[in-house]
Amino acid sequence: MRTAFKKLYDLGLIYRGERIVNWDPVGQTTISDEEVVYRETTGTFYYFKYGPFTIATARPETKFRDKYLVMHPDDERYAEYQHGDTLSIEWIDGPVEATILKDEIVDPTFGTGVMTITPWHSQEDFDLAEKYHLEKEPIIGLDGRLLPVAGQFAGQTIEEAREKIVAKLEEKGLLVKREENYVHQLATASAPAASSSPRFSNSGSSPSIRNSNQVAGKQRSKHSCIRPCARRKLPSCPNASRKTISIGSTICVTGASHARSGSGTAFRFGNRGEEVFVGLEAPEDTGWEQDPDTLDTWFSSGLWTFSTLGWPEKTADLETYHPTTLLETGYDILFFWVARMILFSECLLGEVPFKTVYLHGLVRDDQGRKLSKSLGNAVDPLEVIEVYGTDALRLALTSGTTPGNDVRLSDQKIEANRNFANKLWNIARYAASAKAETPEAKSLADRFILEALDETILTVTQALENYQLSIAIETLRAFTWDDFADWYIEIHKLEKNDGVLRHVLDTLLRLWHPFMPFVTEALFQQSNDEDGALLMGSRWPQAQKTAPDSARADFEVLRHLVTEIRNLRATYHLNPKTTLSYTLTGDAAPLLTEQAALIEKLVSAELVQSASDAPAIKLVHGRFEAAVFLPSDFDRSAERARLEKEQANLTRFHQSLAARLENSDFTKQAPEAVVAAQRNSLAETEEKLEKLSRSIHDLSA
RNA sequence: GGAUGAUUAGCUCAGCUGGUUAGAGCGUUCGAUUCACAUUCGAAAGGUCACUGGUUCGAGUCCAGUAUCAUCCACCA
Repeated sequence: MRTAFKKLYDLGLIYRGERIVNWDPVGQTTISDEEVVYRETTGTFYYFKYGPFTIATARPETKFRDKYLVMHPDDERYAEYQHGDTLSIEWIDGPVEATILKDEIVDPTFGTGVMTITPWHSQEDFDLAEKYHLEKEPIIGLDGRLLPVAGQFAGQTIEEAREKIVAKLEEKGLLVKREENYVHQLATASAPAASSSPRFSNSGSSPSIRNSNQVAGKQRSKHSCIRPCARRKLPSCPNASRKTISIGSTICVTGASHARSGSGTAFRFGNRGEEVFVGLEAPEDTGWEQDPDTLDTWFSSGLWTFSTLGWPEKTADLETYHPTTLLETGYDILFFWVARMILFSECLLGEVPFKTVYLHGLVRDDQGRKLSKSLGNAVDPLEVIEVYGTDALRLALTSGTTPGNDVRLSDQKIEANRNFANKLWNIARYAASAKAETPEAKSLADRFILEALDETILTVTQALENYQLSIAIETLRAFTWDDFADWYIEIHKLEKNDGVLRHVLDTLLRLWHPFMPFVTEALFQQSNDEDGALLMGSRWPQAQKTAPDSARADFEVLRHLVTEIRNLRATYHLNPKTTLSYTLTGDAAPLLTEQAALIEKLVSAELVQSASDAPAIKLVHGRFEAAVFLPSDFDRSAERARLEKEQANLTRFHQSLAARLENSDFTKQAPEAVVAAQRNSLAETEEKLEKLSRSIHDLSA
């Protein structure tokens, strides 16, 4: 930090000068601009007679020495007064000599269009005073009390003095009116360290950083130092855009940081009378006094990317890890932290510290409130972990999120993710009894799960490369729970293929590892105990993709039949133990016949060759038609309603497809693949509709 | 005052360069039961994608405007 400070000082980027700073009279310290928050406050707005003018103010106690009147040059009401005119005015302690200034900074529509200025206690007034070389005089002391200039009010606090001063002006007939309920923004310190009393602007001598054109210019020349990894724009932030980062004019770098960055000895900035010394070590001769100011906490934070790697030493770590690829942080400190890291790194090392910034949202509570100490809604990660586990918390924070959007964290959400971690654990427990074999697809289910696994690998890999965590997790979750656990493992109980089972699980552990490092590592250790290798260091899976998909489509047919039969059972409250029978026709009949034994075990439904006399329900699919025989007392009208609902759905779909395909603009301009797919879809839909209407007809017969 | 984001199922949120009937989790309803897992299994219901225009053969997706909410920045005597 000392090195950085000295270098910036030598470059003329850090200097000491008089500026308006935020002064905390209780903490006896300046507050960095970044640590000031504005709270909406309701107060009184006073109008006073000031010579021929009326002026308005919320802070009458600062007005003792006001002797400059400012108005807009084009304000017709005051056209008779010229810039530089002087006039004698009766004021708080007798007559003052006032000077007229004309400046465009004044908003003619606010108040009376005339204001007096108090250079020492207002940024805008300070700027005006600098512009016209006016005298600047403090009215309020560093202890928050009025100075001797306030005459009879000297030594009083702002709160004590305000109404007394107003009363005195009223006695003198100078109070025009008061407006209650004047809403304005009061500057207060965000750090709770000192006190919650209001701060006020006070001019003082304080080291500041000048954000020179040199730094900003360099930044622009390199551009693209931040690549947002979402399609969104960067959140608002002054001077921050996709291409350039700079910090507004000048920032005050000292502040109330005793509690944060330790001590006043962080940098060497000494004074001996008018002399100034800046160095890495204290000067050897005597008479120097160390500057008591401390640096704002963001100063050291800005050095973080390289100071943590050993800079200013030329360490191996610095060589290897700087600049890095990705910085991940919350959008709320983009301006405070990220911008400073870039500027400091550019200036001191000549390089941008990272290529991409992943900006995550803020964690909020289940009511959408920001976590805060005063609300008491802060979440202690250790407590959550104690109850639900580390991976559950991690998944809850990463799933269903998108860069830059806030995350509501609720017990329900963490619990859902804990349940998933538990599911994965149980899957592995089931697989633990499987023998280690070379994975080789034997059945339809084997081919299906391997093809689906390949697809999952591709999707997850691509999603991660694009920072789409939500898509990666959702894809993995669906494959793991729906395809693997609920279908493949259930089938594995009937047709064992240990090699495939273990291969899929092993691949899944690798894919899940970034999101659930602890559970996956533990499971990996259990199944690979021989060489002690870590999952963390193992290879990311590659898709095999040897043959074009076919098993997935076939398996979907099987899955559809099974689901439909289960659906029938649920609809008609059929005893799950009763074995149903069904017949099959259609393209996929041979395929399904081959799988009949499996289907029978999955849904207790037996394939028969010829129709029985029992009432049948037709299950209609694009590739098959099944007749399922039910007990004679099933509810025909319910079935009819079910079929008619599906018919209505399909008809609507059919109409939209047909309309689209009849539109010659569509068939001419849309890509061929899209048109072909929709033609195909239309044909399938027509076939289904035909089967459906036959079923409905049969049911009525 | 300036800027940005959000608005999709009861709730919390995904939805990439526009392309078939809109997705998940939780919750709800109906059913199952101890099999790796009740921290479970099967099934179902539930949405005019805030509103109004525009671009396009085609819009949740792109553009403009409006409304509401949130956040950041700047702050007025």
